[in-house]
Amino acid sequence: MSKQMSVTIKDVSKDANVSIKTVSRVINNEINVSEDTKHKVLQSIAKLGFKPNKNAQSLRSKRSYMIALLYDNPNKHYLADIQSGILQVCKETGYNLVLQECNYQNKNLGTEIIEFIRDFQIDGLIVTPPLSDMDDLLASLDNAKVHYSIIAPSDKRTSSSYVSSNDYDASYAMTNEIISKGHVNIGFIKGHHKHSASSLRYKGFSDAVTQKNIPINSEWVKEGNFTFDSGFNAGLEILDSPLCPSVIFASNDYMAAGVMKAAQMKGIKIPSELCIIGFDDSPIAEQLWPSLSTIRQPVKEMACHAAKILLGNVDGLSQQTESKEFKSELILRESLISLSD
Amino acid sequence: MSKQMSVTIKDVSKDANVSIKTVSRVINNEINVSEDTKHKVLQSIAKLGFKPNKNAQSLRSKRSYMIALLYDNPNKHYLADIQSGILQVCKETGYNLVLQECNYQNKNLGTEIIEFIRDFQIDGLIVTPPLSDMDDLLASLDNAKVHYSIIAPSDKRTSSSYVSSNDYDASYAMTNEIISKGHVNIGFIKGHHKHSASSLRYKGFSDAVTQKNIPINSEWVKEGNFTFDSGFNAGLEILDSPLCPSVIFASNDYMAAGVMKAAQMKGIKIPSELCIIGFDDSPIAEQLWPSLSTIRQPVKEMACHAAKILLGNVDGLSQQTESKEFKSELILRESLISLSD
DNA sequence: GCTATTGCTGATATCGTTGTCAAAGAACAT
DNA sequence: ATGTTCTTTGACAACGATATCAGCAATAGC
Repeated sequence: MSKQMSVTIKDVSKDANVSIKTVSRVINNEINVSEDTKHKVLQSIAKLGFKPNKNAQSLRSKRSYMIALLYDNPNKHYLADIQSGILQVCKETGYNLVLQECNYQNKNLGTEIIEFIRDFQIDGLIVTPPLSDMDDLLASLDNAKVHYSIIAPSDKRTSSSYVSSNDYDASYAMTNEIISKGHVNIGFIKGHHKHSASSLRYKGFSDAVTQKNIPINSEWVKEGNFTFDSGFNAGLEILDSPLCPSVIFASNDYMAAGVMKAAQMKGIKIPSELCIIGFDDSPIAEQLWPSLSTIRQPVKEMACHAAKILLGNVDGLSQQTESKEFKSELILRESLISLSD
Repeated sequence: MSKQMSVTIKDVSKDANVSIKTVSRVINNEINVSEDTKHKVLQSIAKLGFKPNKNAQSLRSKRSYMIALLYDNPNKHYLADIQSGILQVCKETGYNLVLQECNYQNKNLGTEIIEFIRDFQIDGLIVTPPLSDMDDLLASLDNAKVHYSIIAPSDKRTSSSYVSSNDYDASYAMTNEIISKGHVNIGFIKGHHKHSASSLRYKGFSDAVTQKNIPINSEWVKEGNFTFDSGFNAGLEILDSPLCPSVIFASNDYMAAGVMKAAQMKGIKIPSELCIIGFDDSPIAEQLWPSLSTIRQPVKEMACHAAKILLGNVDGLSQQTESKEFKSELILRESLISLSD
């Protein structure tokens, strides 16, 4: 017990009376090791408490057992759910997660990321919105043959591994729900136009109203950037117009919360005078009063799945996990009621 | 350009016509290299685009250039700020951050963490509340001689490197602010009793009222666990008591938001009939209506500082950064008004 | 003038794994 | 009996850096 030396593959090989290569074979589950020797080696490993040195493994095999999360997202709950999902898979598989906060605007992002991957021998990436919308970034990654899986609202991309949500369908369904409650004067707050989620969510809305022959009043359609403040400002603008809608559908919950605050400050009663709808089912949706009707996406599960896809690719042969589109769920709460009420 | 081989220290040594050891000296800024050779080597490095292989460095020098963040915190905004602060320092210093989500209850936490550190040769840890309250964990870390720095509400711990906030003072000051507005019937919602922040925040409150000879009504003091729901329930209980306080001071903003919702559901007007105070200045504080008076801690800066302390220790000699207590700031918003109003 | 110290440099061992390749023995076909 | 293949194993090189230690000038000290 005097020396704090860690036990190496060499110690195991001596103890089990085999070559180090054989121990390596056992560690890596290679074929062509007899059951006898395998058993012997495993016993020695357990007895000595051997754990392979990751740096040595990485150096030789050029794998780091690390994956990175690329993000540039103002929504911290979303990010936390993503992280949590990935970490769960990492824990199961012995990988580790390193964070890489990116700047959407950065022109060199592609090369910087690739440099980062080379530096740390990162085995793969998980790319989240809005970075998943940057085609040039993805092209750089393809070009450098990095493994990655992307999380994105579905615009049915053909390439590579991705996990997606059906933003269009969800928005379409929620709009129909609104219409079914008798509303025809509906405002909408879009997200940042560079995010594909923004256009999909808006398209779901506009297709639904158009199909019911409900006109869109352009005074009631504003663009925000997914932040509370932008929703607040858009809300003020809409509520200042001579005619007010009876519903405002915002492209996420933070903007919806902004609208709610704007309405409350103006003394407009919710939901009796104005209904508000959000998107994402962030915690705040339930914490407001009245609570927000919104759309829940299984973000954590999506992240889990994205991690599984990635690690399936990284490991090469092991069972490939398929790309998948996740379904969203309408969450109806106090902020939406029938017009007749 | 045909081969995608990365350039190694050997290539540089050949190009600069020196030994690999000399190149290594230049990379590591060691002394006893003449200006001439240093220049020569740096030129070759630039010319060839050499970047040292981190895994090889780690293997040999037993340093990974990675630090880990230990956390088990339900507050995602807090966590995001912490991460962001650490990442900023990491980016400057070339380190990377890996996440380690822990379970507060886990009895083996200490040994698991130490194993994790050994596995990945993690250079140091940043420990956040509530893990920073776990003396046995910290003892394990000390014992294993791991570098770490902790972020914690100040109970003036003597040992090691830490960054703290003055929760007691802030709570004391806010309570005096409340009293100065004429309130004497004050409720308080404590946090989870295992968190040191909880007792400090409560003590600041109780010392302040006691000094002004204001009695504490035990019906108006409840314990929550820092979640919205626990605040909501505590709020309901307090507001169900025969006599209601004119202020409820909650130990964080989420619980305060819970109280606000409970009050609004009961038709109690805020702030005219009930004032509500939070703690932390989470985004929700500003997003509620009326907006919450609360206490802001410079979380991101604290995290930055913790990272600097840690890396100072890890690097050994380089300029040591000192432990530091950060000051909190009272944020007065709509949810607190004078009693006479 | 001779030794001691200091500054600079390089040859080579080393970290703890995996990869290459050859060899030994068993199994099988001819 | 002989050649061929397949399974199982090990010796040793290699990954790309840092660590050790020795050597050689140049300077300092007496």
